[in-house]
Amino acid sequence: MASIVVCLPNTSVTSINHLSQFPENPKSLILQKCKTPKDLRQVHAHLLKTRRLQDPTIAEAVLESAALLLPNSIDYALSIFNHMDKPESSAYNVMIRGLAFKQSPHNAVLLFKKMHENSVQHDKFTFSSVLKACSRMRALREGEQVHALILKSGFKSNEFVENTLIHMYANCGQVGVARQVFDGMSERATVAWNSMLSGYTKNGLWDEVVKLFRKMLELHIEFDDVTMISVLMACGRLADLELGELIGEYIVSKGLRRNSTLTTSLIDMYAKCGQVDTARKLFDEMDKRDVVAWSAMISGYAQADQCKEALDLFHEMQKAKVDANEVTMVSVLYSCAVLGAYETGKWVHSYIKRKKMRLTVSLGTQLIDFYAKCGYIDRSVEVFRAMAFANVFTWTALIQGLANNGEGEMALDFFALMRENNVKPNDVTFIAVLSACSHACLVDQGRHLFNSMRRGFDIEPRIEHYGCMVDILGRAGLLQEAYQFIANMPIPPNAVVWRTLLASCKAHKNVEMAEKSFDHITLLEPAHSGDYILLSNTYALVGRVEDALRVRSLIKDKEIKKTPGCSLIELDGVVHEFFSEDGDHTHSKEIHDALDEMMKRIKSLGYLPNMEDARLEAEEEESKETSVLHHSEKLAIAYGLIRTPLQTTIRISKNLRICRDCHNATKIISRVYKRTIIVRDRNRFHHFEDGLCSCNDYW
DNA sequence: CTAGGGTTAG
Repeated sequence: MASIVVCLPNTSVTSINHLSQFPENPKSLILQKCKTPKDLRQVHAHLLKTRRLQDPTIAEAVLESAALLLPNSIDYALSIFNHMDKPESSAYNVMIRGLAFKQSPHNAVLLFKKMHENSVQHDKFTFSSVLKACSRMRALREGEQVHALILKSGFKSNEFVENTLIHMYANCGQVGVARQVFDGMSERATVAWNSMLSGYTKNGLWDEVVKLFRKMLELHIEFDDVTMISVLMACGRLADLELGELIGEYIVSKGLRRNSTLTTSLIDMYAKCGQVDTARKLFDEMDKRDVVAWSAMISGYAQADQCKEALDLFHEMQKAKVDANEVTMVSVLYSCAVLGAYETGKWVHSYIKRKKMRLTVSLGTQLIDFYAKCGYIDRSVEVFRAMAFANVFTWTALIQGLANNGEGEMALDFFALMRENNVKPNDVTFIAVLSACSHACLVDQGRHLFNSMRRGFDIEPRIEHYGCMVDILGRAGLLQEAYQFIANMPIPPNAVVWRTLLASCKAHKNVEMAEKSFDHITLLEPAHSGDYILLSNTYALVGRVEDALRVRSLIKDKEIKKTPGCSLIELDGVVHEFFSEDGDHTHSKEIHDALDEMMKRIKSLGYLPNMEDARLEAEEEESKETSVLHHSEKLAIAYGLIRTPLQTTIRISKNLRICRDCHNATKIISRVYKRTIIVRDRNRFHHFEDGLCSCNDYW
């Protein structure tokens, strides 16, 4: 005994000797003494030696300590339990609860079964614990069996058990049954309503959440912060700012802002309803911000299309020394993908590895999407292969990425593989697959897949799918068939569909149908400047210069607003954003220096034999346009001096002319990295190495 | 010893 005391100077194990002096509460003494698994083992050894473990009260205290209170001691608890002579139901309950709570809900169910076989009486504690285990495993079958047993054993319904039943059914996707349990309850306290509300949120039935909450108000049932969390979640998804604000005001008036979970929900609601600034204000006013609060705010920025702010806030988070988790990184990587911030995203990936974060399905999916959007599809495939699980989202991201990077055939191979793995494709998957067909010019495949949607997969084609199909036919030059296809659509075609056809008409120099498509667009909505340009260019391509100029001048006459061109340039991991209406003064000197640095870099790579030529061409271009060119456009024109094998100038400016897949790009992301220049238009990548674009597919 | 809660992907 002495040696033990020496080993553990802070644990006066000897005081267990005085257990008999506290007969009224030996249990709390044990629980109090066992602060670590090591303490527990000492106490256990001592109790064995003094034969006190035979006392059921004492044995259960040890059991509770091991199974519920101490970390990583569940196996130890099991060994104690297995040595018990005839464990009573309370011992079983402790074990089932411990197993259900720890990583082994499966064993909790098995132990429940054993308890049943040994005819040990179960009670309300047993039922709620085992149901929790079923819920965690999404084991509907087992849950139903427990439910049946509850009914069969004439168990008088208990509020706690009923609440766990609602929880279990909702978690297993059976909201309807959960609702039946809820409706059948004789007494419903706030918690019961909360269970039902959270059941709806888990299944994404946001409308039902609001409906049930309104019913609560109608019946004057008291609600609390947990209720409001569910309702705020729903308000966010439904963009119901009115109700959300009402709850927000209530929270402030009742002084409930101290509840950080509740405030986080409020922040998320405001951000999802487009009120990012309000969200940020609440965030800044929080007295303690945990990972979830930070993640909510970062994702709020990302969803509001303020990705730069999202990355800035992530930086703040690190300065605040709050550890990010997998969820945080999903939003951060999403922001990197939107901004085309490859260097930053690559750093994020190594950070994820360094911090040994779990490669969850959503994180893996986001990594795949990030690399694909940055034009590094090989890395996407690498990530995909490293993932333990892949769901529809994952497969779709990969297929989409392959398609957008010109790997149409491989995209279809992965689609086949997905089907072999019994992952059911959904509507978005089909958009990816169809766009793969159009990039790979696989007309028959495309037709076949489109037709299989309804028949084989019970997916009703949406307007986007029809648009893809028009693109497939149009790109292949089957303009007549594309036109007929539109005419036969069961849903009215929108401007996007006609615009797709118009772009194909330009590519195949079909003036007559271009005019027809243009007319259809104007019937549906005022044409965009891009539509006039497409039509004008079609005329120009067949030599009708006067018509081309006439259509071009219409843009000015009709005072049609041009969508502001936006360029994003990453230099050494920092993303700079430029809009075409920006004057040169809108950016700091720092950024101008960065651009000059970039110009120098391009020159040093040998892409610009004469810098003056680039400047001259930029000036010339500037005089042609009414608007003032901004720095990034000058830069883009500088890129334009790269010569292709066909000796045509690739001009990356307002009209992107790189390869056949670029119809009319408005967003350009450029990157200078080592010896490669990468340019991304909407969804296609062009890698220039030694002055040549890898796609080799020029106009 | 038992019930309900916030952030994430194509």
